[in-house]
Amino acid sequence: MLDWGVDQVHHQNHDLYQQQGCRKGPWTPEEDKLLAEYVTSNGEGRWSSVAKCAGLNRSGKSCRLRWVNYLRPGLKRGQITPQEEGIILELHSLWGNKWSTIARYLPGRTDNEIKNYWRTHYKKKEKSFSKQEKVKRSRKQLDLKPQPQQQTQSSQLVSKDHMNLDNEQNTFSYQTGVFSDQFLMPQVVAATSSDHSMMDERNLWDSLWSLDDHDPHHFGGGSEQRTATNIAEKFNGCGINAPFCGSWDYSYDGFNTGGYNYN
DNA sequence: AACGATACCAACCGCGTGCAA
DNA sequence: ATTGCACGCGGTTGGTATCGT
Repeated sequence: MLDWGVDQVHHQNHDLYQQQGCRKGPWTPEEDKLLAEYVTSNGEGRWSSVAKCAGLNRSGKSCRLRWVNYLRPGLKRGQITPQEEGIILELHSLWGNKWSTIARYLPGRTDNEIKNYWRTHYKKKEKSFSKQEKVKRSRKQLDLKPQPQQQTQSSQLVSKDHMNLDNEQNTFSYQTGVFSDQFLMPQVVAATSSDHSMMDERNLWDSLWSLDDHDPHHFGGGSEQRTATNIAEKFNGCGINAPFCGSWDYSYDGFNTGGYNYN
């Protein structure tokens, strides 16, 4: 049997060892440059040696974090869009604080970013989210010009081409989907971004349901069972497309998160 | 203008897990 | 089977910017 006390002491000492003599605090542009150059040419992984080999007086942890959250190519900067917010809200309602899992559905966003966003905007308001707050934030963040809710051509194509799934082996028949395939199966985005026809739609749903250890047929914790259909319908109802086909659709009409009730 | 409150975000910390030796 | 190590995740902290009075 494991001696947990000893094990924890080991881990703590190891971390202390890793951090001894290492620089902490904000990264300088020079450090960023060193790290980015090294990782770009040598690849990710073996972070402790990355720190050493790149000539950085940082812990491996710190290097990894800096790369993942800031330097990694493809990261989006800037405000969370209403579409992204809708996705965050819905996925958080499903999975709770599984930030890394949620982040997989928001390409270019990091778990840290999503976590910060959630804590800033919703943690305190989980039980009392006022409409006033919504309006205030939406104006501030979006400088909105009211637009009719509509789908872009590309997202309409996604809607039509995907999710007309009538899988007799499963219990749902999905007709109103608005998700792109990448939304449902983020791990294949990179591999298939140029060829959606390669996707096996059944696998998409299988993939969605197999995320972590969530039971697709019983999410528990509430009277409403989460099913593929009602999740999708919620997204559809709030006009959220999952525009993960390489560009975002900014023609969303503001801060509507689908009529969710935060009261 | 000054000051406190709040929002935002980068970074750190502790811990769990996976894997190779 | 055990141990040591590396990595990744979620929680937390602290600095800075912005807002409100």
